[in-house]
Amino acid sequence: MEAVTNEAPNFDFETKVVAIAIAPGEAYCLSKENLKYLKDALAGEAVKVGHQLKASLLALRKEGFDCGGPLFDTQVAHYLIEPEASHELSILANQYLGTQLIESYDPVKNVCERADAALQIKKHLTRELESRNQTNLMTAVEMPLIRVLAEMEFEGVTIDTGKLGDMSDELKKDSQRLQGEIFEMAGMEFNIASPKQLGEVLFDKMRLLDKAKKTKTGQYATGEDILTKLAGEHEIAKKILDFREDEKLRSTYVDVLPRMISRFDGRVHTDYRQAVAATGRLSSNNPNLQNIPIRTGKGKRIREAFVARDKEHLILSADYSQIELRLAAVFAKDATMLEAFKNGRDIHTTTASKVFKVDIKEVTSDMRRKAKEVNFGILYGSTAFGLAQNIGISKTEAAEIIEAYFKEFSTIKKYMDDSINFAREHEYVETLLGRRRYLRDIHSRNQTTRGFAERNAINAPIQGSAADIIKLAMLNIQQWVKQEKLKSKMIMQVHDELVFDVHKEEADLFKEHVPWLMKTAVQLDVTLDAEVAVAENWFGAHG
DNA sequence: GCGATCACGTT
DNA sequence: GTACGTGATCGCG
Repeated sequence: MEAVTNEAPNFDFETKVVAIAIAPGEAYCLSKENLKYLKDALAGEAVKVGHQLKASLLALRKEGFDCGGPLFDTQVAHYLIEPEASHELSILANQYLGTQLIESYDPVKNVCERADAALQIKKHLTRELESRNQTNLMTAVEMPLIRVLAEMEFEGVTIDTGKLGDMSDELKKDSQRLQGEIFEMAGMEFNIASPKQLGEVLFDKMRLLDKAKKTKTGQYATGEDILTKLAGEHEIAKKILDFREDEKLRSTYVDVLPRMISRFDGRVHTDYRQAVAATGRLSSNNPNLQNIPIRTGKGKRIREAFVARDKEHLILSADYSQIELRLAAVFAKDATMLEAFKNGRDIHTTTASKVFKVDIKEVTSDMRRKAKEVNFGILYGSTAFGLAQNIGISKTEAAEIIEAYFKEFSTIKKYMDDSINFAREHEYVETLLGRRRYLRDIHSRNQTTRGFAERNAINAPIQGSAADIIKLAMLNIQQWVKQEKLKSKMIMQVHDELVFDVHKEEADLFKEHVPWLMKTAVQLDVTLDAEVAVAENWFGAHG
């Protein structure tokens, strides 16, 4: 199956034709007016094969057709087999069928060609999946997830454009004021948004640093870390940072989201990509709803513009707490961490107490802050240098902290070494559900390249298993919603968080049931935890 | 118009 | 230090 649509931005496409291949070398193309003759066949239990099936499901759904039966997506299948390779259909056809996809000027021929190719490639991919023991991951997780994602995208999310319009005016006003002040202090006008010009003004003209850092290409580096250090002594640096923040929020979010609203239903529809992230996470684009600001005061206000669809609904958000650290504790079988999670203790305070050798009661906020960075650093396979940079301490102190950490949490150290050794032996690592990430650079003689592979050997199983788990939770939640014929909709996923447009009558039910389904998605040696909150908007729905 | 570069938003 | 996506600039054409 393969659908052809026009090139309208994101959700506002219109379906042109749909091709159906029924046997090798035999494919038919239908205009959307004739799709009705296939209604029963589409709804039926026959397996539906295609490349990027989610797009086809959405095209059909917009025309009012539901697709039944199991799915087999050749792109997602190949993503499981070789996550970081290209999954283009033409390449798969070449690799598995030994044929070139015929590129015709006739779109009917193209779409039939693609439907036929997908159908024929299926058996090869099925065999590859089987040989990797990934059949269950494919059929029980990734394939049914396609429908879940299609439904989420179809629902979309409501944006309060009035709120964003007000913000845009304020941000523009603020950044223009800052621009004037920056020009005044620099004694000249220039384009602050140009790192090249900015670097020359700060470090050639104003000579704010004796030994200004350069980027790979020889330009002055003007990133946030550098300007933050400067900000203590030079007022201009702080103003540049504020200018950057205002312009970032305005140009990336506040002014863009309203333009992404569909003329069909007045909502914003992202496109979740299921075959991009090397670890098994989803990615989101057009617009990216997985990097909506939350940290800064101004950023938070953008989340306030993500609202429920109408007066009858509310936004509910549920997120896993510390899922990656819990997984690290499970994989390492670390008694201290498992016990801390079991007893609901603050994990960063626990780590601080161990690393700094003080009683839990004696842990200061600064010690906790450092311990928190250590915990995250561990998940990423961080070095002493990276940790030092992150906390703003000396490399020596960072090395001492890491040494103390590995002494207290020797099983974590062991797990990290085991992961790297597994990668050395197999040239891949894997997740809870058998998702692989190949790490062929693990044998590289280049220290930087090899180090990167080693960090991924530690991080990929943890981040990827978290992705596995939330995918299972999404499947269970959607099944429950359907079975109980509930009105509320799952509308967003942000890696460890699920967001719902809940009908007010169902808010209490979801508050209870969604976290439960998230916590029980898998059975582990640690209990998972999920926090939930309900509010008028997305920001408010963060406990 | 296109791609590289830099910067920065999230987890 | 993980993983992504997007916007502005700028040099190439």
